[in-house]
Amino acid sequence: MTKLSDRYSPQEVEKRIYAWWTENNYFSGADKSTLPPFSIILPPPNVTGSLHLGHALDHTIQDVLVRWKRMSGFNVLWLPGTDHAGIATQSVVEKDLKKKNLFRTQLGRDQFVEKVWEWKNQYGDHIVEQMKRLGESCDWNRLCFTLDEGVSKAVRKVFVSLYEKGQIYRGKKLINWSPGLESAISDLEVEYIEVKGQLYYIKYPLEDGSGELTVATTRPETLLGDVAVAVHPEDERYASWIGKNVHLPLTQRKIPVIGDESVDREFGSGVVKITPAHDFNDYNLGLKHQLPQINILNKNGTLNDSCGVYTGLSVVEARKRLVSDLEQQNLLIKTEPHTHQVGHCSRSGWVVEPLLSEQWFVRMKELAGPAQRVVESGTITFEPESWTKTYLHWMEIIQDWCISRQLWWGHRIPAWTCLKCLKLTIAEEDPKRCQHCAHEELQQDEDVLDTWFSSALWPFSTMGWPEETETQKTFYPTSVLVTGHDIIFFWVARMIMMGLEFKKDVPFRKVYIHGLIRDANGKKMSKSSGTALDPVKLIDEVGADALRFTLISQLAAGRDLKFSLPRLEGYRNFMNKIWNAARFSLQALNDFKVMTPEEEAQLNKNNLSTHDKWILFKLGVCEKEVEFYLNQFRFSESAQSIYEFVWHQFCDWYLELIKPSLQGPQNSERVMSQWVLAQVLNRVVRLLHPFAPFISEEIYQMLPVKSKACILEVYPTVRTDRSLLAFGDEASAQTMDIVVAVITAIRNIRGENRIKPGLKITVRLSPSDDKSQKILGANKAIIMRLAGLDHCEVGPAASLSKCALSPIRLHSSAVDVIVPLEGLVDLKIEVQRIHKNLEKLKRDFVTLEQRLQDKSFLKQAPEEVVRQGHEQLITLKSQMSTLEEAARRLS
RNA sequence: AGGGAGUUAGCUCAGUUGGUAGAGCGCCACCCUUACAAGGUGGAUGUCGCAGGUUCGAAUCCUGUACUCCCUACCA
Repeated sequence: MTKLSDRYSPQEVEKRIYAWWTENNYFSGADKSTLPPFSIILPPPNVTGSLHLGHALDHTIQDVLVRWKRMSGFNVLWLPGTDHAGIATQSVVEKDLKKKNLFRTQLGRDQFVEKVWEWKNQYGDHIVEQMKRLGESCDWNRLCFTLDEGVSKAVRKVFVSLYEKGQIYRGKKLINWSPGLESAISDLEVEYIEVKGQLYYIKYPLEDGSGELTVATTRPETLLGDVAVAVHPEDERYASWIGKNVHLPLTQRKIPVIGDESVDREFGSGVVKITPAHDFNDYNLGLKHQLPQINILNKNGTLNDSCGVYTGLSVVEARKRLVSDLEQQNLLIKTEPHTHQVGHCSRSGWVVEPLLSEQWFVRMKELAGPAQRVVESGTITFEPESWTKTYLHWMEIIQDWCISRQLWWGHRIPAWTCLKCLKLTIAEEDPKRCQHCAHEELQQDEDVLDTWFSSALWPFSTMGWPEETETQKTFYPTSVLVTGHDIIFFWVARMIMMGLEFKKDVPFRKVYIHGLIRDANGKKMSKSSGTALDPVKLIDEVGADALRFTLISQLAAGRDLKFSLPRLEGYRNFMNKIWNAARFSLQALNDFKVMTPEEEAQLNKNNLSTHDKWILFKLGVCEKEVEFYLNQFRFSESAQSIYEFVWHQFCDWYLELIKPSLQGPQNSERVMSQWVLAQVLNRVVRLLHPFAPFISEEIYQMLPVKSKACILEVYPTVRTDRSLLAFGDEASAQTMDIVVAVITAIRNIRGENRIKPGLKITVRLSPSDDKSQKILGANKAIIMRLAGLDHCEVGPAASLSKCALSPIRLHSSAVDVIVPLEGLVDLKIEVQRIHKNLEKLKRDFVTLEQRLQDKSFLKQAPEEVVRQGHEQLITLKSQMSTLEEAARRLS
């Protein structure tokens, strides 16, 4: 065997192992299989983006699930893909062109889109490569891209179908407009930011000269689009003016005063100007009162040519000019500081302008109904469950979805206008002639679809829909969707709607929502603030397994998590610990003779040592916990359970316990120890595999007994390991608990009394019953070795003077650990130590005694609790009196 | 404004049917004990945000309250 380094170096291992997995096609899901299916679709990341910690978390969760299910006998498909991310990608390419002083308008649509494809082809593999570094076991042969031919077909089919049903329509409505992108954006893409602004009080003189109304507004520049002034109909101050007209300042227009109950009498002056083309409330009010709509803005956010002298100014400049003009004409009464929420474009950062424009919309109400019901009925469940409420609330208040974007990169809307009859032709295939008049000059709609439109179809469009495919038969609906809570509405809800509409079935049965990653200060990690950690860099430093383990172990159900670098280091250390434990074990198994199944069947439990039976018992406990937690998506707890078992049972105790027999002569004890060690190490790497796939596979490959690959192995459970775990038993576990307690007690006395580790000492163990006597007798050698003793007597205590003492009471055994200190140390320290322990016991004793004297407790509490209390009290009393006695002898 | 979440050891956080408070990191002491100093052994550390209530018993259930955070919808 080659000598293994005492430090685990993940870089080399990960690269080699990953290549080996993919060469052997271990990640591929079978379209036809007798095994039960388990499928996940990967939320497609931005194709030209790079992996951030949020992805790393999201993907690790999925990989844990997928590897676990694959090992548990499922036919697993984890379907990967990337998203064209319309706005984001187009912006990146535009920025790049800008460096060369080029603008997309100069290139024209076709050339620009070609440039974006070039960009995609150049950088599109980047994120996929990064995902591989994390160890993701996606079926890469099925990698999809949202602009692939198949997916695009699905997009068109869905669009046409929804259009024909009247679910998609084109209309002129007020929408959120990003002047930065010069495109419409959906409600969800608007980010409200608190802004300190001004509230301007402006005079609107009455037409008949009988007075004036004072209008309060935060946006004086939209005055040019005012079509009315509204007051509350019951507002005594103004009610009589309803129906009259006012002069719109700085213009020649006269506009009516209307009454509407939505006006808040308390706010500002109680008079509000109505600008239907640039405010959502006013828009609705305008429709209600049948007011005209006056658009005053260009697409780039400047004032349009209806604005006279203000034409061409930006909103901000126009505001300044307008305010100063009002001031000059004595129409500005006052300004007040005013803080309010202003919508910003989440992509470009520009202030969003509500703008009247011709767009495509999806009617959501009808689609939302079924999507609501499948969640209410529990066909789809959220984990954690609390997101159900959020989801349902959103479905209640859902608005029509604006799906057209004035971009070039994306799925172009399959709508053609006939240049002759001006009617629309909507078709899956590019039409040759107008559906209505058969004219051949058609012009395709310039807009593309919102990226989320194609994402909404992802669960079935990636499986070959609209063709009927085996993939869909086997893997749709998918088993679980894993994603962050930030895209429940963008994505999860819309997939549910589309799945129900087009597949007549939910796209997934379970939605696992995890938290978002935050930096050390709890802030959202972002590139701009420089707080973003690059997961690939972390992988370079500590390995993918350590990163995965860190993410998983910090993951609490549905809560955001702060990423902690010290913790990452801790799990790096854990990987190293595993590495070294394996190194040691493999060396010890150097001459291990692999048993035939027949030989294994002959094995007798009686030939196993107590600690062998103990570790197998603990292994069983661990396997049980891991399965229990994984079934409930409690990832951190399953990872912690493995961590605890591997480090604190297997490494700390078991490996120490078996050293003598491993280093001893080749006898039956040694053979048995080797066998148990080989079995346990084998289970350890298999248990670890979903969480730490690389190191587990690497070690697995060196095991004396193995099949092809760890990734293909059976995940250990109490069922699959029934015959192995039958060798463990609880009695041995309890025995070992006592032995461990005795060793710890001696170490404690040594440590507290500063007895040099190298110094071998004598200990007397005084058991109070036959059972304890036997246990101590049988494990004397172990105790001596692990506690550093040169003499150990088991028997009744002779003299307690000048001795340290610790009474152990465990599993109905009682042992007094007595360490003669004569000549070794200052006895005062031991007296202090005993008093410290005594005080703690006394506190516990008093609390417990009080409780047990309480009549209502005795009456009401379950018998079991009362019984345990009494037992505990006796134990405490016995320990206390022993310690008191010891203290008396010492002082 | 409405909804949700959080408040536990110096730090980051566990604690799922209410029964004597846990982990990791950090800290202190001792140790290069031939798997591992990215290690070992031992130790210290908490009126579980505050105030009530239910209960024999509350970190855990209920009510109120303070602070923090998130989401949703608004104020012209």
